[in-house]
Order: sequence, then structure tokens, then C-alpha cells
Amino acid sequence: MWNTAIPDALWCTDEHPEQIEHLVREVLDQDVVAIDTETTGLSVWGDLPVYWSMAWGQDRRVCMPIQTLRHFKPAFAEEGKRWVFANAKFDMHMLANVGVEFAGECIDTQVMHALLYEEEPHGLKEMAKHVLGWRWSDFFDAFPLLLVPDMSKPAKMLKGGGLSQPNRRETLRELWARVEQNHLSRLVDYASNDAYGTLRIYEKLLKELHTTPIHSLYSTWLPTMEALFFHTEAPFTKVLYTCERNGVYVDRDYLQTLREPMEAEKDRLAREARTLTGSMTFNINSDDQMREYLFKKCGLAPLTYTKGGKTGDKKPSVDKGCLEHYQHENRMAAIALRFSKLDHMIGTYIDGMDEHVDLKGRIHCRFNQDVARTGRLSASNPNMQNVPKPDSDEFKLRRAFCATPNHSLLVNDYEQLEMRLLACATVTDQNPAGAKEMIQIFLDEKDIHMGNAAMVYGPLYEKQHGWRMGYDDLVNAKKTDKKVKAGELPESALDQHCQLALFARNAIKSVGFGLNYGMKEKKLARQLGISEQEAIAIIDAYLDTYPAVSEFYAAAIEETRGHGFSFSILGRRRYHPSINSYNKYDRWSDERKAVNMAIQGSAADLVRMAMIFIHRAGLDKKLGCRMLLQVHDELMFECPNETIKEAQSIIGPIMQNAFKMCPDPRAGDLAVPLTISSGIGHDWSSAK
DNA sequence: GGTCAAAGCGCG
DNA sequence: AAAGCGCGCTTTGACC
Repeated sequence: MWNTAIPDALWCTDEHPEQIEHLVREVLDQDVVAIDTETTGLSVWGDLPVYWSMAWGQDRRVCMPIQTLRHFKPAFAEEGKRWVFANAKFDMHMLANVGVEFAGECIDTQVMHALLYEEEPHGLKEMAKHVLGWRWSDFFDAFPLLLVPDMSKPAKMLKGGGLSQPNRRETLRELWARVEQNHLSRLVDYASNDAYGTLRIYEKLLKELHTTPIHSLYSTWLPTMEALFFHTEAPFTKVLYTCERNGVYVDRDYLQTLREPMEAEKDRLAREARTLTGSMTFNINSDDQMREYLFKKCGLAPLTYTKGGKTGDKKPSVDKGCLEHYQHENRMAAIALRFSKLDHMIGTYIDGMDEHVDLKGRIHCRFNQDVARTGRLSASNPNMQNVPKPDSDEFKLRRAFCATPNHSLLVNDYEQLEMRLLACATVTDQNPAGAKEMIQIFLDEKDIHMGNAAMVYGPLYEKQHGWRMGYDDLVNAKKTDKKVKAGELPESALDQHCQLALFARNAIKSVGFGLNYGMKEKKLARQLGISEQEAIAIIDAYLDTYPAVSEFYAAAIEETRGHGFSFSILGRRRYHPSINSYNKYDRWSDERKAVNMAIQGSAADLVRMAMIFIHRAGLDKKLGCRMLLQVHDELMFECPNETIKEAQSIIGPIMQNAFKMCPDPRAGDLAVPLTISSGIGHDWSSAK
């Protein structure tokens, strides 16, 4: 229960119109109102609100049945109002499910909290404890005697969508009805607590945002963390709400046709496994049976052992590494690998996606604004950001996500966004030229990895082989398009040049990406199949070619050592408590994260601004063009065929100029253009 | 019967 | 002894 004194809560129903009228007038007078809902469940597309609560001023809190909402529509329509939530998008969806849209600003205290305390949990209860020092009960503490048998654990409420549990919604409705009938005052108290606490958290965090120092490149536009929040995060919440609400259409029939060959192959594999073992009950998924077969029956030598857990009995491991090792000499190992792969694909992408399809055939994933420490989004229920891409997916899952009739998908991708931002970041007041050769590669619109390879390996190969590898050699070599490792280089001289060029591009690409993640020589050596000495030589050559890149990494770490935080371009902070640790592994870990924050965090900043500006362009109303998905450096839209070309001509430039459109004198400073690729098609596969 | 963490794998 | 960042989902194994 609460450990602090709070004002009495008001219960108000349609049966008292004069009381409601009074409340409406009061709410219309407020600039800031906190809202919370109690619902039939957690599915944004399948559930409905049952009660809603508001809090405003110093002591007002009220709980009402959801039917009273309609009286407050004039307040919802006010553009100047600020509505405060905890987990805003969820409540916005619930209220939208009964016809309410907010014209005003929608603020999420969890996102505020994430901006200030990225390292802390952002749940309402946790925030109340952390920000206010309050402890309060959750539903199951508040109503310990009421629980229906199968609802005895909160997790029951969390799991599953509506369709898979047809009785769940009724159950919860009934539960609420019982609570209202028998324990009204506790219901009102409990329900309005969240709105009241949310408002108090908002006030406290608002002050903290105002006083917390910011390190933003655009310090005129974003002089405080408060500005960062209100200019970037707050509007973003509404953009994401719109994306979630739109959802992406799924061709369920296509998804089903994918399942058949996968299940058929699984059946074949299972049959073969049963034949091999001679056991009709052999289960490929059972590690114990697999151990028995591989190590006892086939006599294979165990490679590693399981940890043994608490009982400590270590068993021979039948994990992926083991199966891969034996896949060529033992048919069962190959069967198990393939079987697992198919199982994973079906479970995650066929069944997993199908569970989330709504009555209109669309999937509404959640875009989490307060999860990734770098400021990226994460996506869940389902995760639409890890759908296999067609070039590595034999089943072409992405074709299932498509446009509705007379519409097409527009998919825009930033090209090498993080490498471009790295190049931009090398330009500083001390070094205005930055990594000028790298910048030139981008300005010439060349492939950055080929350009880097020519820069780094050109002089090196000239010394070693008397042959100067240029950019064009790399372009020609790429046409053979074969991954190559150092040990596999062929004999003939002509081939050798080609293979060397390919290796050079592949290696330098790994170095470029890897260093942005803080990779060291050991990992690079393993990845490229070369010695650690060679790996060190490549890294050194790269950093010697671009001293400004080296300085950027050093500066990012040095700055973080100074105040314990790393920063993205716009000023999002990430806390690194071990950056000065005497334990070098802890220290290195934070150094890697600090370097990555500067790049990945800034990329997230850019895409966030692009989405906000695109949202502001009002393409939905003007052209019927709806934003559906963000996959970190990629945006997907659905648009009527007649207007999609026009939408494309508007969206592309906004994405490319998202930083430049920020109202700050330094906003035009970027040293390289941020280009995009753009595609239109019927589905996610053909639009790229 | 259920929870939890780790492993494995998908994406950027 | 430790060495690439950021995520989410499913399955598994250990445990209660």
C-alpha cells in the first residue's frame, strides 16, 4: 500500500450528470492532466478500457467508468493541453478503442525517466519508488481476496493475445464487475492511484530535466534536457502511436503456404531420424535422446560438456557447436541442425506472427521508446525488427508483409548511416578537415568499404606485390562476389589480385564496423581467419590512414572518463559506471559502449527526427500515406498507388535532411550527405 | 504445474 | 580467464 498520504479519490458515474459537468469544466481549465486506464487486458488491438482515472492540480484524482469519456471530448480536442501518462501509447490505444484521440500533447513519464535514468527500470511502480520514494501495491496486493483461480498470478494477464484465449476478456470484465460491486472504494483508490502518482512523477522529472546538464551538438535548439525531451521524445511518442495503430498488413494465406513445405521437411527429417535410431519414439528435440544416440550408439567423442546447473552433473553437450562439428560425418547431426532451424522459423515467424494478426489482417507491434540504452527503438509483440531478410531467407518471409489492394509499400533505407555519421563526427573545431579522405569517398558517392580498402590496402599491396590496388579494381573484383579468407587465396596472379581485392574490402568492412563496436584484434582475427598480428596490422593501417577516426574514438572515451556519461549528437546520455574501473575488462566494456553510443545513438537521433518531421508533413491526410515500421535505419510506408510517387518525393528529402531541418545554427554542419535508397513494391521483399 | 536464466538466432 | 554494440522470441534445462 501507499506509504504516503494522498488525497481522497472521487468516483463519478453517468448517473450524476451535474457532477460530471463540473469535472469537465475543471478539466478544461487545466493545462496538465494525468490519465490512466484499467482494461480488459494488455492487447492494444483486442482489449478495451473499463475504467479511466484522471489527476490534476495538487489534490484532484477521480475514477470513472469508461462510458463517461464522451463528456470530456471537448477537453480531448483542445490542442494546447498536455496529457500525461505512464506508458502513454498503451492508454492512448485503449482510449482510441473507444473513440478518443488527443489533439494535445501526450507525455510519457516512462520516456522522461528513460532520458534521465537510462540505467534504471522505467515501470510505473519502479519510477514511483525511485523518483518519489513511494511504494504502492499492485493489483494483486490491492485485491488479495478477489482472485479467480486462474488469475492468481500477474503473468496470466501479461501473456497471450485475445484470439488464443477467447475466454480471457470476459473473465477480466467479470472480475472488474465483481470488484466494482463489492469493493468500490478500493477500486477507486487503486485505479486513481496510478494517475495521481504519474502526475507527481511528471512534476518531479520535469524539474530534473530542467536542471540536468546536457551535452548537445545543437545547444541553441537544445539547451537543456527538458528541450531534448520536448523537442524529440514527446512528439516521437505520438508518431510511434500512429505507426502502431496503423499496423502492417499480413498475407496470412501466404504465411500458411510457407508452413507446409517447412512442416513437410520436418516430418521427413523426423522419419529419417527414427529410421537411423530404429526407435519409433525418437525425438530430435530431446537432448537426452540425442546424447544417447550420438555418443553411445555412434560412439562420437564428446567435445564439450554442459554446465550441470546446481546438481552439477555435467553431460556431454549436443549444442550447435557440437552438431556443426559432426554434421559432415554424422547424418543425425545434420538432421538435428536443420530441424532446429525449421523449428525456430516456424515458431518465431509463422506461429509467432500469426498470433498477432487482428481482425483486419494487420499486425500492430509495439515500438518501445524506453528500452534501448542508445535511444534506438525496440519492437515487440511481435518483434517486427528481426524478420529474416530475403537474401538469406529461402522461404521469403518478408513477402508476407504487404500492401492492401490499390496500395503499395514504400521502403526507404539510410545507406551506411553509421559510417557516414562517423565520418561527420571526425570533423571538430580542432580538426575542421576531419577524416577528409573518407569524407571524400562519400562526397564522390563511392562505396565506402571499397574506398576504405583502396585507401588502406592500396599502399600496402604496392609494397608487398608491386601492384597498386585502386577503387576500380575493387569494383571489378566485387563482381565475382565471393567471400574470401586469407588462407583460401589462389595461386594464379590474375586471380590473386581479384582475391586480394575482395579480401581487402571484406577485411576493411569488418574493421570499419567492428571498431564502431569497440572490436579488438582477437575477434577480427577470428572473423577473417588471420593471425592476431595481421589483424593488428590491419587495424593500425586503418587508423593510420584516418587519424581523425582514431581521434574520434579516443575523444569519445576520454570525454566519458571525465563525467561518466557518453552522449549522442542531440545530447542523450548513457551512464558508464565502470569507465574508470581498475578492472580492465569492465573498463573496456564501458569504452566499447561509450564509442558505440556516440554513433548508434546519433543514428537513432537522426531517424527519430526524420520520423517526427515526416509525421508533421501530414502525408496521411494529404496523400493517404501511412508510416508503418521502423527498423533502425529503414522506414516503411503504405500508400495508395496514385499518390505514392508524390509521397516518395517528400519522404526521401526529409530523411536525408532530418538533422538539417532541426532549428539550430549548427544543424547544417554535416560533412557528408546522408543518402537513402528507396523502393516501391507490393510487399516488403519487392519494395527493397 | 510454473518461473527463471541461458543459449541460440533473427534483425540493425 | 575474461576482448564487437543494440535489441526480442523460442526453446531448453534447472529448479520449485
